[in-house]
Amino acid sequence: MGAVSRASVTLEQVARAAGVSRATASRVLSGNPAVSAEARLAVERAASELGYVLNRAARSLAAGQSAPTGRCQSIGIVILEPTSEFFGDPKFSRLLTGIGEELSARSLQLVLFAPHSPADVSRLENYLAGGHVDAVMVLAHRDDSAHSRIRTQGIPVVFGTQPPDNGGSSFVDVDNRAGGVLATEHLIEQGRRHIAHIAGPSHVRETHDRLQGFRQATWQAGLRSDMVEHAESDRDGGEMAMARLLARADRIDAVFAATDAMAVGALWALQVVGRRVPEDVAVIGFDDSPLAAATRPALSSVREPFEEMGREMTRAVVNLLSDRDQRPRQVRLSPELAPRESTVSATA
Amino acid sequence: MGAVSRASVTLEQVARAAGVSRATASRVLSGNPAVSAEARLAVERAASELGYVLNRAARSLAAGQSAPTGRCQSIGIVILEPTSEFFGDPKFSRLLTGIGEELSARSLQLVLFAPHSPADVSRLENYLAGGHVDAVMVLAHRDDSAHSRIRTQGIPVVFGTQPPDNGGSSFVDVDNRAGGVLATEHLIEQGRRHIAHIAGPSHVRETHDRLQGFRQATWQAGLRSDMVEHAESDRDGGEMAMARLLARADRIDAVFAATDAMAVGALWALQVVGRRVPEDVAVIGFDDSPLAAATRPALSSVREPFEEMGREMTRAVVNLLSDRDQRPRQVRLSPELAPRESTVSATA
DNA sequence: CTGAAAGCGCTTACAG
DNA sequence: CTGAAAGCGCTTACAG
Repeated sequence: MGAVSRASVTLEQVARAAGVSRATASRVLSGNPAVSAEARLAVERAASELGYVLNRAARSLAAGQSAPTGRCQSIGIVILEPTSEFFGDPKFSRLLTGIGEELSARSLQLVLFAPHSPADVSRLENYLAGGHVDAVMVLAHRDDSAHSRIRTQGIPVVFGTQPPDNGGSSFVDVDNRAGGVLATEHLIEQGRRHIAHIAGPSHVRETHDRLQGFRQATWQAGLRSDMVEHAESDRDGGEMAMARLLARADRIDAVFAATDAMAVGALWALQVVGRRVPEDVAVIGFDDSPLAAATRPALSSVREPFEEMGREMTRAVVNLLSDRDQRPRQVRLSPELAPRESTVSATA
Repeated sequence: MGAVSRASVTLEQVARAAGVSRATASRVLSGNPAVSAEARLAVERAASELGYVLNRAARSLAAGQSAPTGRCQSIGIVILEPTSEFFGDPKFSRLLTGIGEELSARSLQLVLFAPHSPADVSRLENYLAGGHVDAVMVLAHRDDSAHSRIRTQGIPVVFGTQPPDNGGSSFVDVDNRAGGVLATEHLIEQGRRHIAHIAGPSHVRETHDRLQGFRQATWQAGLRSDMVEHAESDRDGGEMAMARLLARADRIDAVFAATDAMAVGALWALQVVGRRVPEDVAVIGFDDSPLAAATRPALSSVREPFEEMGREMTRAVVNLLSDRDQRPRQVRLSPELAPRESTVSATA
């Protein structure tokens, strides 16, 4: 009804209008049961008529829950990757699902930030300094300097990927090396002995770690671990790398590609030369993207536990919030195998 | 270095340690230049040694910028649609691009909220009441009650779709009726006279408005305006509707489908019966989705100005923020034609 | 350039 | 169940 007057109405005025003391009015507004029904009614009516609205700053000051690290019961998540890419990525929604669950269970508010420019970032830093969130989780590509590009003004932070400066920061990350081992051992278990790897660009940490996993697993099994071709992490890259591998060694009976997209490219290259998958060559990818289930034959892959990662990040943040003087928590989550037709022959 | 002590250090203590008054210490911390270099140094040193951290609540109380409607220079955007769908939707990133631009230009902080459950929504309402943002923009499907599900506690709101209760609220929306006219007139200009429409479910406002546009344009051109089939807004729906239309009237030389997905379905149905597009039948969709450019022939479509919509929403919000007692701003943006091969014969 | 002091709007023992 | 009063941590005229 009508324009709310801009000048703020104080508790004092409400109390006066209701014919009670400020203390009683305060009790009504904060839900203290020790108030007569009569007084309660008078205060509520006066408050609504005057358009009273609580001054949070004053309340938190008075209630002594005021420190900047104090409770506004909300956690920020800062997305330092190019927004458009990230929002479209299933990784993001899975991560957010996990975070959302865990936050909901704790009645914490989720606040999302997606700064684009350096100016956005510094504006965000100011906002964070304003104490509008209790802590933040930072999601960034691990291979850029984004981590160091944001200063969180002393509020607790948990990273979604291991920051370059291992140092004292908390992070939750996927163990890509373990994933590489998993994929390779799966191929070995299927009886494959001539296993090749299509690796991503070597400066990308994820794919580099997957390569390490491949090397470790082949080495331990006493197999050749040098059947490796690097390529761009897309289909074309995968296709070309597969062709190079076939030229190098004709006996290849399995391929582990560092991403599903590359694996799809490998599938193409194999089809071109008439190799059957999985009968002649088993193929496994990584990421368990929607792509994987859509190919023919369906592509085996390695699935990162993003929901769990989201949950784990949330737990880490909550922990940081409760006991302050605690060691940073550094977690590396193991991926899981998602076996499909491309590695498991029906004739086995 | 070392653990920051939890108990908050106050300005009083810093002042004492620095050998100055609280007033002087305050001046140093708030960047007031009227302080001697000496005093400044002493205060800064004391503050950092003691691990002093400003109590924002106290500052804002004292500074009198405390009302919940006060300035924190940030705007919230509330996403009331199922998150997973929405984040993947190009509409979202386009909207966000527009909003981001306009907000950056005004040095405003963007804060994103994506409540899932009713509990999330009421938690968000509390957060909003906490004055952490100055205003919000609400993005929701227009055909559910979402709009009324959120109470914004008196802070200014702009909707991204027209709320059911036209009332006094500000909104920016796409003019779907105008889009329907645009698509239909385009077909007419191409010389088509037997134009059919594949409409979406009639309870969905967008597609309903597009139907109105179709009716208006055909009527005005003196053409039949009753060649309409309703269907689900996906490919299958479009395919079946197209088949029904062909059964009803064989002379159809153009089809306007209410969504690109339906248009793709129509393309299939036409191919099955051997009608060439665009030679025999021209086809136009709506949404200008990535799909449109990917079909063969490439699909003509109608493009909603989502970037502009984002900018316009931002301007509306900023306006609401500056003069308060202003009439709600209600904007309907016109879509644009995105003509491609499916309506324009090379032989024209 | 500096300090004593009032005051921001609320909460909360404390005494009744 | 209620009120008078102290106090949360800071800012800001005001007087010097």
